[in-house]
Amino acid sequence: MQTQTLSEENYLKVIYHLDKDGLKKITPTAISEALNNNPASVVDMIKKLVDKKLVQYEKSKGVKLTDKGRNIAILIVRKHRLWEVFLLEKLGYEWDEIHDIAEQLEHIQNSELADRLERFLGFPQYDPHGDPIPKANGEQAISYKTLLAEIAPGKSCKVVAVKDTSSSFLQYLKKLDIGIGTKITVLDKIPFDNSMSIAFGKTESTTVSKIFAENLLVHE
Amino acid sequence: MQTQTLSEENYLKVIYHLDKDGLKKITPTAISEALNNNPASVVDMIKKLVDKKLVQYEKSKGVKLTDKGRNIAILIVRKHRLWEVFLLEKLGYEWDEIHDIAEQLEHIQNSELADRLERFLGFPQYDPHGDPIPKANGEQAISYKTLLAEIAPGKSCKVVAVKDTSSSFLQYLKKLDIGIGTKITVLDKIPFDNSMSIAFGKTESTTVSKIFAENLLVHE
DNA sequence: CTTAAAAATTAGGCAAGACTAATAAATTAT
DNA sequence: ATAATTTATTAGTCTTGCCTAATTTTTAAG
Ligand SMILES: [Mn+2]
Ligand SMILES: [Mn+2]
Ligand SMILES: [Mn+2]
Ligand SMILES: [Mn+2]
Repeated sequence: MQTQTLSEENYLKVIYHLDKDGLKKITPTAISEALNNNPASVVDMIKKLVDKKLVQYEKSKGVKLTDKGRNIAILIVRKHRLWEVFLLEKLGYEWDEIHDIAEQLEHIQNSELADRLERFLGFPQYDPHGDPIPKANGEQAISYKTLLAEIAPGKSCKVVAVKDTSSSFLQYLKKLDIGIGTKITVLDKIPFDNSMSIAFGKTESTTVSKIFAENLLVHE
Repeated sequence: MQTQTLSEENYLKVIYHLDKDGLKKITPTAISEALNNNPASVVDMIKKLVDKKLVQYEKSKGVKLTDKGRNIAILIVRKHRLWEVFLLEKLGYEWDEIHDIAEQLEHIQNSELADRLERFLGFPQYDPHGDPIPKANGEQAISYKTLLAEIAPGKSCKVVAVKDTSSSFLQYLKKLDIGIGTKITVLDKIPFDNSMSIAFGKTESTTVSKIFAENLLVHE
């Protein structure tokens, strides 16, 4: 079992994430957008990954991870999310500071590292953004997350994750004082622009945009 | 303050370590031996580091770190040793397993990381191999270490570090059940080959070679 | 001082990963 | 079905870091 380069690992992870539903095809362009690089570079790398039997590629059917490729991707995601828990809970970083560091830590290579880290952290199920942490055997905890946008007026819900993980969004949330676990009550939905008026914590009522509501994942 | 590549960081660290006493000159050959690469590669890199003002180089006077270069090197060493403490104390790795992982972790970039890690670990002074952990301001704890080889028969001492950190040596120590903190009494020194007979723990007497005694650092 | 040995440097290459510009293929719209 | 547009692919470069094989310089010996 040879080891992957940092770049190969990042490609595998991106392909894995793009494969969410397994429905829509994963094209070089989609990968290049996710990695913020050039489609030509992606085509080069796809060839390498095919040679290493980490992905399959049929033109006009897109890229598919092989079992081997998927297992590697899942391990990277597992490490990423475990390190995020570590950074937040043990080192006291904020919600919006941990992702970039985990992006580096996820590539640390050692066969026992993820398992030891997981035990040390007390087998967390979710990362600080509410995403499930894959188990050692690759199993995924199911996450029944809904968009805030889909909650009906009058109902309450609890924040479990963010969809957009950009630091501009995370910082906006921090400013509002909304985090994982915050209980939100939907007061009203404005049909004109699909903005929402909500209540949470000490805030009796504030209005958030459609875009906002479509990027906050909650659990009823 | 731009950031260094992984390779540049490794060069700076090696140069820093070769500079122990500040006496003997640091040549391309010495660096290439430490990094296990080719002198020609070292000459290339020295040019880059000179351009970035991280080292000075005068032929036949060798390489010297600039203040900027030294500060970077010290931070890498600081991170390396802090991560080693983490791996041993928090994740339960063994003495001889941590160095290679720390070799990767030392390159994780985040301005607050070393300080947060240090606080989390309770401001350790020494790493698991007995080497001092540089402080945030770059200060070094002094370590008064002596070679076991220099301890006179009849005297006792305490293991504080290893000089050779190869895993063959560390594993030999583990097999003998000698670790940081082990109290050793020197029973006899054999002039013929400078081997030593020593007592420690439940071992009443065993003989170790000159090479062994010159790689174990102790404190009287 | 002259020569032999060791060390440093240069020149020329290679592989990984990325880019740009040009071309070919596949989609979508008319 | 054909044209227009969007995607994918190729060809050719570039940078980083490394290598080997000369060549030059420095150091050590005789
Ligand atoms: Mn993340
Ligand atoms: Mn990454
Ligand atoms: Mn170490
Ligand atoms: Mn390193």
